[in-house]
Amino acid sequence: VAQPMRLSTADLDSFMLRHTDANIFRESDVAGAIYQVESGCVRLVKYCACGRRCVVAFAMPGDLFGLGSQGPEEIDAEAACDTRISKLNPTGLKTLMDSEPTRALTIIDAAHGGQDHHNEHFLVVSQGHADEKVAWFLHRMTAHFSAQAKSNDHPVTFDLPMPRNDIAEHLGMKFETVSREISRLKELGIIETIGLRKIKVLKPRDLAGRASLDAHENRQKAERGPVCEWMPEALS
Amino acid sequence: VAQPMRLSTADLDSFMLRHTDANIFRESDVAGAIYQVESGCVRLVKYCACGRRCVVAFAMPGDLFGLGSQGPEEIDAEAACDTRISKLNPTGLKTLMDSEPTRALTIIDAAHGGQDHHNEHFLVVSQGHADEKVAWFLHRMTAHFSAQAKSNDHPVTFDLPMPRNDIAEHLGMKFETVSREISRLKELGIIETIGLRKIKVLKPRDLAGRASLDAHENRQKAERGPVCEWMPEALS
DNA sequence: CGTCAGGTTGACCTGTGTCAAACTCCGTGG
DNA sequence: CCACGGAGTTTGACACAGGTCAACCTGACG
Repeated sequence: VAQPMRLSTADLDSFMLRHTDANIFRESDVAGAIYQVESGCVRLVKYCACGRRCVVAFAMPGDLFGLGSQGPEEIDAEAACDTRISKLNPTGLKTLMDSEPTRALTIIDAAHGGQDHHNEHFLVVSQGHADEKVAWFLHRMTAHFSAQAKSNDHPVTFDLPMPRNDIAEHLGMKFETVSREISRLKELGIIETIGLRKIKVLKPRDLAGRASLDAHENRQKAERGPVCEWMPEALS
Repeated sequence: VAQPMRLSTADLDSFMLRHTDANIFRESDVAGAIYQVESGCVRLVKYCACGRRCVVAFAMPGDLFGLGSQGPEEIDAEAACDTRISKLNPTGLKTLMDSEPTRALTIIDAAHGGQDHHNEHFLVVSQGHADEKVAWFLHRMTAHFSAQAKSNDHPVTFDLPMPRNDIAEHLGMKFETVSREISRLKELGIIETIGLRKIKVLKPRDLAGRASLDAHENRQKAERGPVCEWMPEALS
C-alpha cells in the first residue's frame, strides 16, 4: 500500500504467519495497531451482503496498513497467499511517537494507505477497459519490483502472489476476463508467463503505454473569478 | 464529503464564489488549506490524458475538503453549480490547533475526505449494476438531506445540484444510462422528478433496498491460526 | 418567445459477463 | 514413483447490460 518507511524489528511488538485466505485481524485486536507485511501478500477486502467483494488494495512486502479506511472496523484483511506479518501495537506506536515523532507521523500516514494511488486506482476501475485495467495492474506490479524498469526498458521477472480472482476483484472485473487479457499480452509479446504465477515483463515500456490512464496533465484550468466575492455577514 | 464539525465564521480566513464549472484551487494557493462548502456543490475530479474523468467525490454544503488525496496536488475541485466556499488557511489551522486541538484533528480528518464512504463508493462503482449505482447515489443524497428518511419512510424532496453527467462520472457510467435508470425509478413509483433537478423520493425504503450493496455483515471470519508463529530472529 | 444547454428516449452494437469444458499445476496417498 | 484429485487457470460459445450514436424534447433564461 505505502512504503515510505519500514518498521525495524526493534519497533515491533509481535509477529504472525497466516496461510492463504486466513484473516489478519481478529476480534481480540485493539483498533489502532499497525501491520507490516514481511513476505507474501495481504488483500484488503470490502464485502457486501450479496456475496460480492472488491479488493480495495494489496499490501505487498514492506507495505503498512491497519488505520482509518484500512483498519479492522472498515475492512477485512486476508492473506492472499502464505504471508508473514509483523505488528506494532498502539502502545508501541505511542512510544515511537515520543522518541521519533516525525518518523511516527510518516508511518501513521502510510498505515492509512498513504493515499498514494487511491485516486488513480479509482480512475482505472471506473473508466478503464479490460485491457487497460490489466496492463495498469501489471505495470504497477512491475514498478513495485523494479523502480527503473520503465525507464531502461529491461525485462523484469516477478511472482504474482495472488490468484487471478483477486486481481479481478481489485480491478472490478471477472477472472476469466483477466485471464484473457493476460493471454493477449502474451500473444503481443509484451509479457511471458513462467509456470502459473510468475510473470516476465519483456517490454515494460509497452506495458506502461497500455496502462496510459495515469497522466493527468494538460488539463486547462477553467474560468477564474475573484477570490473573495462575498462576506460571511451577507449570509441569510 | 464529511461533516463531523462545521467551521464557524470566526475560524475562517476568506470566502469565495465560484460559478458552474469554475475551479476552486488555483496555482497561487498554498497547500494545506481547508475548504468548506457553504452552498452549492463541489465535485472532486480526477482526469486522465485521454479526456476521461471520474468524480471521486461530491462535497455538499457543510462538507470539508482540501487535504491529502482531496488536496490541490492530487485532484481538481470544481464547482458543480454556482457555489459559495469558505477557506481556512494553514496559519488559521495552526491557530485552531493551538486553541482547540481535539476539534482541529476532527476537522483535519474531515478535510481528508473523512474516509467515511470511500470503500462503499468503491464497492458500488466496481461491482454494482447500473440500477444499483443510481439507487445507491440517490439513497445517499436522500440520507444527506433527511437523516431519518430511511426509518420513517416519509417522502423527501431535494435538489440535485449537479448535472447528470457528473453523476455518471461519479458512478463510472454514461449519462444516458443514468437518465434511463432515473426514468425507471419514476416508472416504479419510487421517485418523482420536479422540473429538471429536483427529486422527490416517494419511497425512501424501497430506494434504500435497491441500493443494497452497503451491508457488510454476515462475513464469516476464515480459519484462525496462532497469533505468533515466527520470531524475527528466524528471518533469513 | 426564441434559443440552447442539458436531458430523455430509441435503435443498434460491442465488450464483458456467464456458463461450460478442458487443461495445468501441485500436493497427497497408495 | 506414479496415479489420482482438486483448485486454479485457460479457452470457447453465447447472451445481455450498458455504451454509442442520433433524434428529439424540455425547461431555464435572456
